[in-house]
Amino acid sequence: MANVSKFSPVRPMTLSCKDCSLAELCLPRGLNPSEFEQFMSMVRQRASRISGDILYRTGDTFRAIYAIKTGSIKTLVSSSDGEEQITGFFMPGELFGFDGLDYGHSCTAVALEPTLLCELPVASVDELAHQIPGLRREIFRMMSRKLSEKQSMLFLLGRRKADQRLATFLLSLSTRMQYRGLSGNEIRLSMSRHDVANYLGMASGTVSRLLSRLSKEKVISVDGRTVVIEN
Amino acid sequence: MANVSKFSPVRPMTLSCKDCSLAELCLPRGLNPSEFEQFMSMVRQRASRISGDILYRTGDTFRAIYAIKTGSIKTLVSSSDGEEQITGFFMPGELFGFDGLDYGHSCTAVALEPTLLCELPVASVDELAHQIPGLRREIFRMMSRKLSEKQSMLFLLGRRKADQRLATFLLSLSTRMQYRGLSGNEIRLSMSRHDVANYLGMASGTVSRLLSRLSKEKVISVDGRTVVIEN
DNA sequence: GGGCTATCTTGATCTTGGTCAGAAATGAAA
DNA sequence: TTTCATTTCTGACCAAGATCAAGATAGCCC
Repeated sequence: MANVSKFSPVRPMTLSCKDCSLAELCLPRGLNPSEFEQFMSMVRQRASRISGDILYRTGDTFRAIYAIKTGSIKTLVSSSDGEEQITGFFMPGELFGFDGLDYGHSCTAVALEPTLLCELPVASVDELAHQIPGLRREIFRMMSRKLSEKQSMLFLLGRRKADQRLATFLLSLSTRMQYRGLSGNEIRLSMSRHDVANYLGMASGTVSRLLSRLSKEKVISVDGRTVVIEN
Repeated sequence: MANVSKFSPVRPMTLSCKDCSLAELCLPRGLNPSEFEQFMSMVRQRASRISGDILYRTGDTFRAIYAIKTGSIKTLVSSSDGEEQITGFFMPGELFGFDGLDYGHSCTAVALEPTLLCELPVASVDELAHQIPGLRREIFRMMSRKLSEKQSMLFLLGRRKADQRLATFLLSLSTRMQYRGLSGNEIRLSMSRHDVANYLGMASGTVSRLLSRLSKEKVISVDGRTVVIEN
């Protein structure tokens, strides 16, 4: 199975929210300069070396909220009988870990490739939420958005057929790429067909078949893990 | 279709968190007496008259967080093509509405029966979250828990067969009844078979069939909307 | 480059559960 | 009580997609 946390702390020196191209998508957006400074001083970095690294597991105590700088992450919940359900994929500029604030994490976070993360430690979350009203509201908003996203996902799994699920998934990835300034036409999947299928509640064979079909219909073109949206 | 909000404000006089048997499950748990007093002064009540009343709709601006005092509520997301997915059922002592803190509500809340609600208005959420650190943490925890619950639901829809979904659903209702001090063996469903099916991502015929089957197998006994868990 | 492993594709078959329709039961209204 | 409408149950049929297995492909290490 996967490796026990190979994530290693990185010297804070390497970090500056100021220079981060993703800062506008991240928690500190909307803070005034002094608040931004205060926020920045609390953030630390971690890096995974390889794909498969585990950042935290179900049941681990909550240590931090994470933002992805480079790379990508999946989160999954598992049952006692060994079944797993992927509950999210996270790309650069996206935040995760909010499920841990109650009684520890309710899912496991795994790197899909070498990944660089920023983390806001738990003590700072509470302290900054108190000291910086704008940040507190931003955290509330972010958690609220996560809830809304999960609800959309419930809709997708509950009411949509396999082909609609896959199409929605690809469009979602495209939208998220555009959101951080990329074209969104060419998607590099960092996860396996198996992971895509699991996330969408189907079998990996079905994903392959559907990709082939969409490819034949000239809606997309597929080359390995690169998908180009043609239509 | 459903009625435009028939929810009507109720005189604050009728309300006292102090006397509420559900206070220990609710947001103010863990507050000291003066904080509790402050919290209580912010809470208002609303009442629905009949089943089908709409409390808020997708897109409505966020006005409050709600707690159920008596009755029950369902929340649902809908798509442009008219499909609906129920994303939650809420029973007395349970909180909902957290999806609205970002850019308005992302789902619609509908009463399943005449229902009495307590509401914490949006301004108070922000003010109290600032003034009462214990309440701020409780809100964070509550939203985190909601996220975890949605993840469990994704697991259920993505990885489980229809019979396991229904069994899990019934057990969940039972657990939640026990949580507020009831026996949990006899469940009164406040929602239709159609709603149960929709929530669990299946057809209502399947719910009927499965209930009949479980009934034949003496696992449960069913009488209309009353389900008794035998085993 | 060559070999090894993991991932991906595709086909054949089978199962789950959806769809549709009609009957039964329930509950509300007159 | 009678009527009417809604909900629920059940059966027959069918389709989407799971499962299983065999090849094909690609990535990785030496």
